[in-house]
Formats: sequence, structure tokens, C-alpha cells
Amino acid sequence: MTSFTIGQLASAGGVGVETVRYYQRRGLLDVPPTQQGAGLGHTVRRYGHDALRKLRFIRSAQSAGFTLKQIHELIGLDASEDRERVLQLAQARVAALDDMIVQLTVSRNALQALAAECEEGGTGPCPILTTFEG
Amino acid sequence: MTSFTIGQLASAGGVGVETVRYYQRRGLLDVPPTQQGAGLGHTVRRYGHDALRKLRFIRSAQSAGFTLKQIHELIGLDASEDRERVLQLAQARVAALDDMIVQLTVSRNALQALAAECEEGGTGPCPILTTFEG
DNA sequence: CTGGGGTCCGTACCATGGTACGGAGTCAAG
DNA sequence: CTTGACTCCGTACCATGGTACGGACCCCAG
Repeated sequence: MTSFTIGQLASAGGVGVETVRYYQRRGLLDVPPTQQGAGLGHTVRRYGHDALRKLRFIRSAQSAGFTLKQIHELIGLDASEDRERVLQLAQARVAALDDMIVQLTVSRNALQALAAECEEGGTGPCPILTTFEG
Repeated sequence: MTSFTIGQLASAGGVGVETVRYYQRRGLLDVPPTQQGAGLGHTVRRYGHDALRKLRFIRSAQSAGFTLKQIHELIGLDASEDRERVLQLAQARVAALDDMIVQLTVSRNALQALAAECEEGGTGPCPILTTFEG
């Protein structure tokens, strides 16, 4: 399959059609021209692998904590010469991710302690509020 | 200081006054009675350490990825006998946090690789889109 | 006794990231 | 040649987590 309809693109990217259209509105994905000349009177838009790559990139970058706005910038920066800016964004995000990872790990351990206490203990309340102190 | 005004409570908790009021609307924090009998005609509400503890709990639980809705439930569960439910919530969140930590770590490393490539490399574009493939 | 700063309360507004809806068109199968 | 699935497009709506605004009140300092 060398090209997709929007529905195929969406499911290949693991999102809904409406989400693809939303990304188009946000300028994250291109809206390809309708194919009208090629023999059959298509009015449907068709997407190539580049679109799928971009869509997957968006999802990955999102899971790295970039906002759609930042992803928009990243896409513009891809294939640009502005290594400074890319470096800046990447480093800032690495630092933010490091902080988040530490924070989440702390929380995770606190919660696990709570779970352990809650599991083995006899009756009476679990001290949820105190879980996050200290 | 044995009691706070809303402004003092807010800044002790590291949030804005409006945020405290928002939490009250959501049912996460109690709205104390106005103190009218005690000599002076206060119409201002006063908050104790319990309120501050709860506020701090909310912020911590938020950073553990709980939504305000879930935090609402957690507060209700604190001091309850429903160890089952607490355990369930805690374990689910630990699992979710483990996933997130893994995911963020992957992203972090990908970004650091991008940064490294972008830093040392000569001229030409940084391959941002390909950073998140594989 | 006049400010200025705080509180109280309701209501409105905001950004983010979607999700849903409705009408119109098109295409392929039965 | 109809039916069902899909597309196109604009517009509306949603949840989450706040933030801002405006009028009224109150208290303390100058």
C-alpha cells in the first residue's frame, strides 16, 4: 500500500480520524491536495508514508512530554539548519524529564510503601494522607 | 501561628488563593465556618494545620499523577476502613508510574542522543523526526 | 477618616488536547 | 441502483486544572 486514506492513516498511527484532522488544523500535519486528475474522479485526500512518519513522531514526542505547540516547532526545525535551537529544546526537555523521572520514582516508592502497609496490616484505616509527607 | 487566613494557607502550600478556592469548590478542601463569636466580629475564614496538610497532600498526589477526581476519592478513603480500594488505587498507580518512568526514560535517552548528535555534528540539518523512530 | 491590602463570593474566561455532530458527497458491493 | 462505509468540512462541545474579574466588605496604618 503506497498511500492511505485518512482513516487508514489514523489507524496506522493509532489515533482517531478526528485527531488527524485536529493535527492538520494545528498545522502539525499537511493537508494533501485532493487527487482529481488521475483517471477516476477522486475527491478524497491521500497520504503517504511521510505523513505516517510525522504522525508517529507526533505521538512519540508527545510521550516525551512535548506539547503540540513545541512539536509544531520541532517539525519546523527538522531539516533546518538551526542546530542551536534544536539543542536548546532537546536539552531543556532532557533536564525536565530527569526531574520528572526522579519525582515519579519518589512517588512510586511512596505509593508502594502505602500499598504494602495497606496489604499486610490488620484492620483500621490506611494512612493515605501521611503517605506523601516527607 | 495556629491558624491561617486563606492567603497564608495558599502561600504555605505553594499555590494561589484562587487555587485553594478551586479545590474547595471541587470538594477537596473544607470551607471552615466564619469565626463570628470570638470577641471580634471576624467574617473571615480560618484554616488549621489539617488544611495545610491536606493541601500539601493534594499537590504531592498530583505530582504522583493522580487526577483531582482521584485525589478526592483518596481523601475520602483516608481514615476509612476500605483497605481493598486503597490498595487497588495504589497498585494501579504504581503500575502506571512504572510504565511512565520507562517511557520517559526511553524518550530522555533518545533526546540526549539527538542533543549529542546535534552538538558535535558539523553543519546540515538535525534529524529530529528520526530521533523517535525505533 | 481615608487608603490600601486582604477576604468573600459568584461568574466568566483561559489553554490544552481532543471528541462529536451534521450535512453533503463519493465509491464499491450486492 | 440502492445501501453502507467512508470521506470532507465547519462548527460545537467536552474534561481538566486552573486564572481572572468585579463588587462588597473589613481591618489596620498613617
